Parts: sequence; structure tokens; C-alpha cells
Amino acid sequence: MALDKEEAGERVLAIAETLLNEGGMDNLKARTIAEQAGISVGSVYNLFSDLDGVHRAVNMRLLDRLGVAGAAAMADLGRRGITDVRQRLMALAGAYVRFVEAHPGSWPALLAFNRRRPVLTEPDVYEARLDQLFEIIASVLADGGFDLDEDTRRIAARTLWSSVHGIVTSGYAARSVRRQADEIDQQIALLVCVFIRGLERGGTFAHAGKTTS
Amino acid sequence: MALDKEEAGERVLAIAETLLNEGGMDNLKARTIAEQAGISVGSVYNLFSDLDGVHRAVNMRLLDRLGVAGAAAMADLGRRGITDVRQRLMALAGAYVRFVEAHPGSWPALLAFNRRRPVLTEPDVYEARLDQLFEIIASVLADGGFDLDEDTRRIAARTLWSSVHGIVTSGYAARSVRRQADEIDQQIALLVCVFIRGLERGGTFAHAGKTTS
DNA sequence: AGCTTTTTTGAACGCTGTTCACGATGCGCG
DNA sequence: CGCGCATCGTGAACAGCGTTCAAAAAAGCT
Repeated sequence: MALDKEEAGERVLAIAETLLNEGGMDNLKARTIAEQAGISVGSVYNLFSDLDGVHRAVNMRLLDRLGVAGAAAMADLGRRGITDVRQRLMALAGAYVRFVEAHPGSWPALLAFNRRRPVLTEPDVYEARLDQLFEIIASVLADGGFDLDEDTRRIAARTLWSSVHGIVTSGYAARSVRRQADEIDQQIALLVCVFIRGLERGGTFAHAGKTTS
Repeated sequence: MALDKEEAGERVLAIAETLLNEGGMDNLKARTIAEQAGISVGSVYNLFSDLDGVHRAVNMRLLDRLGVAGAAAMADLGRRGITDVRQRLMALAGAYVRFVEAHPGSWPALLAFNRRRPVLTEPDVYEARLDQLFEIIASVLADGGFDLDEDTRRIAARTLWSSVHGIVTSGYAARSVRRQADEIDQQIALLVCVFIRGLERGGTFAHAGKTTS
């Protein structure tokens, strides 16, 4: 046999990611993968349960890479002795923006994929990879000098992540292409500034109830 | 003929929305629509260019309804004499959350649909409907007593919208179902609180450059 | 009524994901 | 070496999808 089984799987994943990145979810076809990988259609189903399994595996790799990108950005700032909270948060957001730009097709495909599955699959391993990102943000907030209890800090970290995520995805759904980048950068800058200032003021944020006051 | 052409279109759209809402994008099938509408497959293509056209039309209706939901929430607060910025923003966010909950399948389908199309279609009419929402938020901000120039206010409105959007979509991608609602409410409450406090502090937000300071 | 125009139809085409009987291929053992 | 066995790769076959288009039906017109 020419290819180790695991090596064949890697090949399929690499091809699948390229296909997703170039043409979105619609471009992930079993026959195309088989042809480009030099194997038969059936072998693809031997390596993975189905195409969704392939897509899931690609998504895992993407999330892992996003995690290391975030960690690398923090490590870089640490190496340069930068501890300013705003700069650190901006660096994290910048890492995310750059990651999305570097994966123009496969990242939207990941988002669309999650949307298609109701809640059937156990997202344990999925959420675990996201928690890793939340941890990074939470640790930056912990070093920021705001006196937040652990629970608030956790929620703040997730809020910050979700907001940046929303800005980026909304931004790339918009019309033009060059104006997008400016818009996104401005919105992220404003979000981070406002967020830090808002947290610095201290006080409670437990207005959990709806507008029934 | 039993059905006016326009009436038939409405019927198709209603059926399509139900299908999308119940089973997501994969559930929007030409043959199912035709069968449920009591027409033939070909007639569907007579009324709409293709299935994407049907989906687009459904999305337009959804965006319109979201717009009126937001406007209605503001009108309701106005009627009750409530002018507090926090309460108004929370009401807007709440309207959005309720809207998403009321459209568990068709709203994710709208998001996934936008993601699939690069930028080919002229999103004029699409963006116009979103601008209507931004206008509502911007007007609330304008009444809030922050001294923001018009441009900053516009960006802040979009940032707020994108952030809420990100919180909601990230929240529903998470695992459990009952914890989701609490998480989302808490994140939105924190976002709105922090945002208002951050804006109240005044000052400039023009840190447009990346972290190259 | 006949003729023309418009609309509706559903069989047909090409493509999709997925399966599975079959043949090839590697392997241990007498 | 030969032979049974198990493992794996294969691609034709199946069901279903979006989309088309010649033909039929309906509607309009004089």
C-alpha cells in the first residue's frame, strides 16, 4: 500500500480544507476529494463516517490553529514586555481578524456547519476548544486591575469574544470589500476602549432580569 | 385559475419559511414546496428564479419583521414614558433575542445563506433593511446624553448591534438549552451596562491603528 | 368558433451523498 | 511454497436533489 491510513486521512483533511476555503460548504464533494487524493469514493467513507465527519475534523483543526494563534499573540506581547490591557485585547482581536481573513471560506463554513446541526452532536470537544480561547481572554482581564469576581470575569470574557465575533462576521457580510476592513477595525477599537472604560468604573453588572424593573 | 399569481407567491413563501424554520436550509426542497402548495415543481421556478430566490425572499420578510419588532419595542417604551438609555437598549436587545427564539430555524438559515454567497448579489436592498435597525440604535444613542459626533455614534450603533448579534449566535451554538437563555441575558446585560458606562466617560475612541503604537 | 399567447406541467438530465457486493491485497501458518 | 482468512479499496448502483423545457392546458382575443 502506498499510503498509511493516518497519512491518507491527513491528505483528505488537507484537500477538504482547501476545497472549503475556496468554495465554501457547497464545494466539499466526496468525488472531488477522492479524485484529488487519488483514492476511490468508498475509501473516503472508510476513513470518515460521512462528509459531515470530514467537515467536523477540518473544523477541529481550524479551532486548534485559532487557539495557537491567540496564544502566540499573547506570547509575543509578553516577550516584548507589553502588559497594557487594551493592547493585549486588541492583539487578541487582531489575531482573530487575521485568522478569519486567512480562512475566507473554511471559517464561514465552520460557522454555517454549526448552525446546521441542532444540538444533536455532543459538542464537548468542540466547546473545549473554545473554552481555551475564553481562558486566554479571562486571564488578560484578570491582569487588568479591574476588581471582578471570577464569575463576572468569565462572563465578561465570553461577552468580549462573542462581540468581536459578531463584529467580524457582520462586517464580512457587508457589501464592499475594502471598506470592510476599516469598519471592522474601527468597531473593534471602539468596543475594546469602551469595554475597558466600562469595566474600570467598577460596580455591579447583575441586571440579569429583563426590562421588568 | 384558483390562485392569483401574487397569492401563489405568498403561499410559496409561507410554506418555505415554515420548512426553513422546522428543518433549516437543508429542508427547503423544491418538490416539497410544490407538493404543499398544490402546484408543480415547474411552477415554483415560474414564480421564483430558483430556490435561492425563494430563500432570499423569505429573508427579506424576516428582516422586515425584525425591523418592525424593534420599532415596536421602542414605541412601547415611548408610550410608557421610559427614556432611560439602558432600558431602551435592553429592550432592543430583548426584541432581537425574542425574534431569534421565535425563528429557530429560519433565522440561522438567513445567516448561513448570507455566508454562502460571496458578494455577488447586490446587497442594496439587504443592507437597507439592516440600516433601518442601525438607525433605531443610533437614535437611542443620540438621546442618551453622550456627546458623540455623528460618525462615532454611527460606528457605536453598528458595534452594539454586531456585539448583540454575536452574543446571541454564539450563545445558541453552545450546548445546553436552558442555560443558554441565562448566559445570553447575562452577557447582553453586561454588554449594555459596560457600553453605556464606557461611553459616558467621554473622550476619543479613534485608536483606529492596529497595535503598532 | 378558431387562432394566438401565456401559463402550468412533470418527465428527463446531470449532479449529489451514501452503500455494499466484489475483487484485490496482505498475512499467518502448516 | 500454497492456502485459507481477514482486511481493505473499489466503483457501479441507488435514492434524492435542483433545474430545464417540450408539450399540454388554460386564458385571452377577434
